[in-house]
Amino acid sequence: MTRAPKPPASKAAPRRRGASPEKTAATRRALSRAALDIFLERGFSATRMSDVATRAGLAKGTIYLHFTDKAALFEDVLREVMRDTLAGRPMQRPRRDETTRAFLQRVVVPVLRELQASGRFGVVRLVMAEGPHFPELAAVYRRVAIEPVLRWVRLIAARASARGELRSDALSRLPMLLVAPAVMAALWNGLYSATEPLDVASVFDTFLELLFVAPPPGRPRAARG
Amino acid sequence: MTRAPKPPASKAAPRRRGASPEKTAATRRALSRAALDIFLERGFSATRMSDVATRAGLAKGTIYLHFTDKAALFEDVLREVMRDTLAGRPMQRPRRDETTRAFLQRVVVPVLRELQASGRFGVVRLVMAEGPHFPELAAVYRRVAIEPVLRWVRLIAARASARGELRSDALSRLPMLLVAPAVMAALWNGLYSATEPLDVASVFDTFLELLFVAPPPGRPRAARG
Amino acid sequence: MTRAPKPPASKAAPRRRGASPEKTAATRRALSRAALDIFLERGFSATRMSDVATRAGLAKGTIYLHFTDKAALFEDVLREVMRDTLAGRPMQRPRRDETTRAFLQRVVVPVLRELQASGRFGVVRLVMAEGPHFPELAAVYRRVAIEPVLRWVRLIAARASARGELRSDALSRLPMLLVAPAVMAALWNGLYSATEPLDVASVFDTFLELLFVAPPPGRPRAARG
Amino acid sequence: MTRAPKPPASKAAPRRRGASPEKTAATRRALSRAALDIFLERGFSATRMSDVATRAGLAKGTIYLHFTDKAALFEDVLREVMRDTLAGRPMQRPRRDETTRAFLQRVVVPVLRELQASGRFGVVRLVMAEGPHFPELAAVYRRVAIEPVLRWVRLIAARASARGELRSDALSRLPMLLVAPAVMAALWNGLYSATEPLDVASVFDTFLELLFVAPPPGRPRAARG
DNA sequence: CATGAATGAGGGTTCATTCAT
DNA sequence: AATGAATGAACCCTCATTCAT
Repeated sequence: MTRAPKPPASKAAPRRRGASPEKTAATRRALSRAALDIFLERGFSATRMSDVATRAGLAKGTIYLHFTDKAALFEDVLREVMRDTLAGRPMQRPRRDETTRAFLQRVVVPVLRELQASGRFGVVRLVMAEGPHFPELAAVYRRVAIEPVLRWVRLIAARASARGELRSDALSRLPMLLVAPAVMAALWNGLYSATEPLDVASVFDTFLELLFVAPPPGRPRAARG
Repeated sequence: MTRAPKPPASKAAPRRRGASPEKTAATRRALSRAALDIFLERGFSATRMSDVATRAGLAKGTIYLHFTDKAALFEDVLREVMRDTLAGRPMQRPRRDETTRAFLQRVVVPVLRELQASGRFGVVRLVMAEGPHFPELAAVYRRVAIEPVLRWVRLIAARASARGELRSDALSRLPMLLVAPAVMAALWNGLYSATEPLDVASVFDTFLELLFVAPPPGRPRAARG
Repeated sequence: MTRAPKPPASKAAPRRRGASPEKTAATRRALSRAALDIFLERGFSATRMSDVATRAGLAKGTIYLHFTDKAALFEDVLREVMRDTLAGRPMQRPRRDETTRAFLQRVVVPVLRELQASGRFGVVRLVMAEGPHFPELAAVYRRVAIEPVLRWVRLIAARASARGELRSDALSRLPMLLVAPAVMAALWNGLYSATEPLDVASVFDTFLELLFVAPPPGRPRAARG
Repeated sequence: MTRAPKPPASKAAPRRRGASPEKTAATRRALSRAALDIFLERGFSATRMSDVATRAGLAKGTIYLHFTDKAALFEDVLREVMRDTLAGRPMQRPRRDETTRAFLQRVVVPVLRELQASGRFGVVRLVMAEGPHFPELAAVYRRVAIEPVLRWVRLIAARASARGELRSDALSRLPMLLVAPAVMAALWNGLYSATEPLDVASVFDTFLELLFVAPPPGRPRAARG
């Protein structure tokens, strides 16, 4: 036994020598951010690893200490951005006295606004564009992003149908119909934001106008007048 | 109609000698078809010029006799497939006694079915995915495919509103709302057709169910006044 | 049918357009030669593809039109040099009245001299050095180069034993013993030719001196009884 | 004997503080062993410094505290393994009454067996393979390993000639002839040990059978009957 | 001394494009 | 027009080496 018995350090951790884990994590995060930006700007294949590194203020080789290859970087980055985007976003329920339309306006519209402001909608485009070449990524996207939303829509749709706010139960059967306008607006912006940007939240709101029956009169809360 | 070979112009005697104009056009068409197939399968950058040539039964160099470079091939091919897809598709109007919903089912559903069966929806995905890198192509797409459709939808929407078939004039203001479900279904199929394909036409039809007010009972026509 | 019926060309071959097969073969040969030289000089991993191309007077990418990758180039080149080295080298038999030692001097020594003069012994070193990383190559080497030689040695050894020219049948059991001195001299030259080159043929000849019993004097054949 | 740590010399107080000289030496030895193993397995350029460190249970950077670079590590390691292999191996002389062949069997065969069992023959292959790129190493090898052996062989050969045990003085002139079969067998095993391993000692022994004349009758010791 | 994250030159390979035939 | 060998810029990835901790 060659190691002299060290007195127990103040911290519980074994106190490794060399760089700290925090620094490592920070580096990874910097790469992740840089990569996301450039992937969003140019797509997968037009993104050069060296540009990612440069934008992160690091050297090319450093990327490979944190991600096995370009595809892994891509998947990792998107997985994480999905997680971050969804994290801490409770799937809220309507209040008892609230119309479903009012509820959606209250809850969904701000989220859409925020997603658009932060550029996060680009992720949708990216997954759409590159998904076919990254089946695992597409599957993850579906599992962590799509399915939860669809489940939630189903609940809301069921309530709306029960309350007579929808004309049919179609939305319960195909919950993605509720999402379609927002998705489409996001994709539109991918192509035409320069000349004719769409406000995703407004598009969604307008869609609600088309969808929902005015609440039946005589109900105390949804009163029109 | 494929591009007619340019007139000889100033160059010395380029006609006569060698292949006939028909053969040239045939070669060009073969390349176009091959290219479209592979672009749809793999996207722009994963498509190799040599594969296009091989699938067309020609040599790599031949492509460059008909298209200046890969980007031009891509744009040309998509421009032509758009034209072909739209060509001879009259923008029909509803019959006087027909509900708008019935009209859309009669006219749009078969088109969607055909587009899906022929794989033409892939073009939508392709434009979505590569459009940002090909602004001209995106512009062409908008001009030849999107805008005409939106204009048409606006007309139909106006009629439907006037007939009280829609609850709001939202569709007149944002005609893309009508298209959103079909587009979304097409994109969904780009990612998940292997495990859970969607029938685009059905999605559209279901959407109509949600959208349209049943025509006022007991009145033969929808006309209110 | 679009092709006009060509009159049968003078040559039997279909007369492809583009570069001739002879030119292609010549290119391949140039690459092969350049590659062999550099592999011999520096070994496998220190050889850069760009250097091979440059030495052949070609561009880097050209190599990949003829060989799938660096390992394939290596194996291909060595396979071919083996074939060329062995091609048209008849496995001769001793004349009836010739001592085995005289036979070997007559037949083997010139071959060794030629192999040394042409630098072909480098191949032995190369196979020795890189063989462990190229099992297939090692196997080919054994099959095309080693085994035939050993079979031949066995024949010669049997004759020599029968004639009483060898003191034992050891050489029949381990024919590689006859080859060992030449191989060793070749390898020596790989390391020390600069300061103390060995003449492979002389080493072999000296070895024969040690090995062979002088034929019994006065007897025309070696047969003792 | 590993290299003793250099005396502090001019640098400021490098001793005291941190590990003891013994520990340093132990670290160096661990690296040396790990490096030898991997160099033998994969050759010089396929050996990664990180693998050496890992196998030694140390970090990559640590290697550079003990060896200036990869080439130095390689040379150092081989120099030491040569020294260790040869250390304490007395160059024995035959007993007065012993035939040279018997002597060689008694003395050399066990050494060969041991070298083979320990895998030390790999060093021969390694020097053969990489020697051309490491001239100094090749020179060291020649000085510490080859020349002493050759000098010793010369002595033995002279005695054998004098005693009439050899047919010629060829072995005195080219002492490497005695070593050739063993070397060749070792190299053979580098390529074909998986499918047809050779027992180096047996090959050597068989070679002796071919080489040595039965001692002339009438001599007291080597007597046959 | 030891660590391991960071560096960045280097090299293998791909593939759009050219051009002699 | 058609061919396909040749080109060479581009780019991903490796790994010996450095250095702050």
